[in-house]
Amino acid sequence: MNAAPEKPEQGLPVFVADQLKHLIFSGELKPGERLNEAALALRMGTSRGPVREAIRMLTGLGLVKAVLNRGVFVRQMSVREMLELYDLRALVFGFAAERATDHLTESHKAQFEQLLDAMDVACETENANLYYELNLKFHALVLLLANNQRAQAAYDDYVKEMHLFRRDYFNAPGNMRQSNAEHRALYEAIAKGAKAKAKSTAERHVLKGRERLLSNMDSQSPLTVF
Amino acid sequence: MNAAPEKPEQGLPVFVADQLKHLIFSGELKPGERLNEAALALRMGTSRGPVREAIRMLTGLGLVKAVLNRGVFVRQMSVREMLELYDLRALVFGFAAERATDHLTESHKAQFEQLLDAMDVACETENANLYYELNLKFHALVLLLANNQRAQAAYDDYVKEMHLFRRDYFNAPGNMRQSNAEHRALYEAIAKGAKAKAKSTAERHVLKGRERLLSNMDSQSPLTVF
DNA sequence: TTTGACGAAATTGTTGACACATTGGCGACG
DNA sequence: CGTCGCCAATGTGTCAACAATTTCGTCAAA
Repeated sequence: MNAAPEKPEQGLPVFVADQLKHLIFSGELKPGERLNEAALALRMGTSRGPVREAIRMLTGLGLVKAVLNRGVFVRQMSVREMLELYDLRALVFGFAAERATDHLTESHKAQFEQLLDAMDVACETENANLYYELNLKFHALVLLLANNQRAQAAYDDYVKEMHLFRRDYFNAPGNMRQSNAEHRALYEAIAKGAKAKAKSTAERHVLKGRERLLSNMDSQSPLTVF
Repeated sequence: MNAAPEKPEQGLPVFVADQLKHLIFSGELKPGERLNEAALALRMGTSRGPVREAIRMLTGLGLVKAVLNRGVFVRQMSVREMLELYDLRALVFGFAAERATDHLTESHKAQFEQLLDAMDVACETENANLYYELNLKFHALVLLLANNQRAQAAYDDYVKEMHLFRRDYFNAPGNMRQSNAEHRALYEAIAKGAKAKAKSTAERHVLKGRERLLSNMDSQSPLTVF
């Protein structure tokens, strides 16, 4: 009855935690939903012990929230939290872009240009999913070049956490071209070694996403509790 | 045999986790040391279940590191990690100082001036411990005024994580006066609403601490594995 | 019809026991 | 005398059962 063949190579709690993360980020477990320990244990093919430990890991990561004697719930991100997260993401991305100028090699240049061209293709074919994937890789490459593993991990966490926000607001399909234009400007700044320009371009690129989110929300639903 | 009277008001795992954090930050559990589940359970007056869950929370927070079938160990922070942490802390503190200019009230001004004066006194009496406490409060106040709870939490985590670094290098008693001069400059920039100046002053203030750490290390011990 | 209390069902919190892996010492063998 | 392998001891990994709490349906009374 196992959800996966066999993979206790890192311990059951870690395995279960990975599965839970996947369930959360894929949207199968929706924000606000309660996690039933017994049901999860059955599904994962373990007892409740490892499930509880996995859940505790996720609480430490801020993905779920535990209420005494009432269970744990997938974290619901408020608009305010989302906006705060955008600010931090912009900050770290700007920092990374500035640092990236110091560690750019020819191999990395090739990777950048390959990604940018591929994103152009995704724009022309209106392939939003592909663009999203490439966009992630582009940002990840900048963070890699920043040569600061802690910043890299933090940025990664930010991106993952954003998935906890209500999906309704992430439908801005027409902005891919503008987004990739910003990518190119950022890459050129990095390639030229223009630290200040790279930093401000990267910051603004993320904050543009923030603005888009806000305007989407205004036009879609007027409720939204802060 | 309980370590504390009674406090299951938030659940045993949370209680145990708090105790463990205290043990780690107080230095009773040293970096690299192994955590014995049975011994801890006995000490906390519980069984191993809650202890294991508490430990998993700490792994999620990055305070301990688990190795399969071999136990969990208090995280040992490398020099590289410490330097990376300083960079991020400087970044977030600069961000917070810039934002703080927008939310400064008369009440906060009074708090700032009170803290600065108290730190001056601590300088004159060479009371390093007092200065350290006040310094923490000063920084916390800046983060509070930034009006970004996420940044506040992140900064708090950074400060706590730094305690995991070997204590030997944190003995720079003679720098209190210079440090507080920087505090005053930062406060004045915030009070004047000089965003850019507040930001750069705050960033540099943290990076000064980074430099001090490096020079302390050079003069003390030449080993230090990167 | 609504409200309130009672109680059963479901779920979380905790525990002790057992299975399994690692570590370190002891002795046999080369 | 040194080395390899066995075996007990220690400690982690997992589980099933029990205790405590919450939730929800039922029923009676206003």
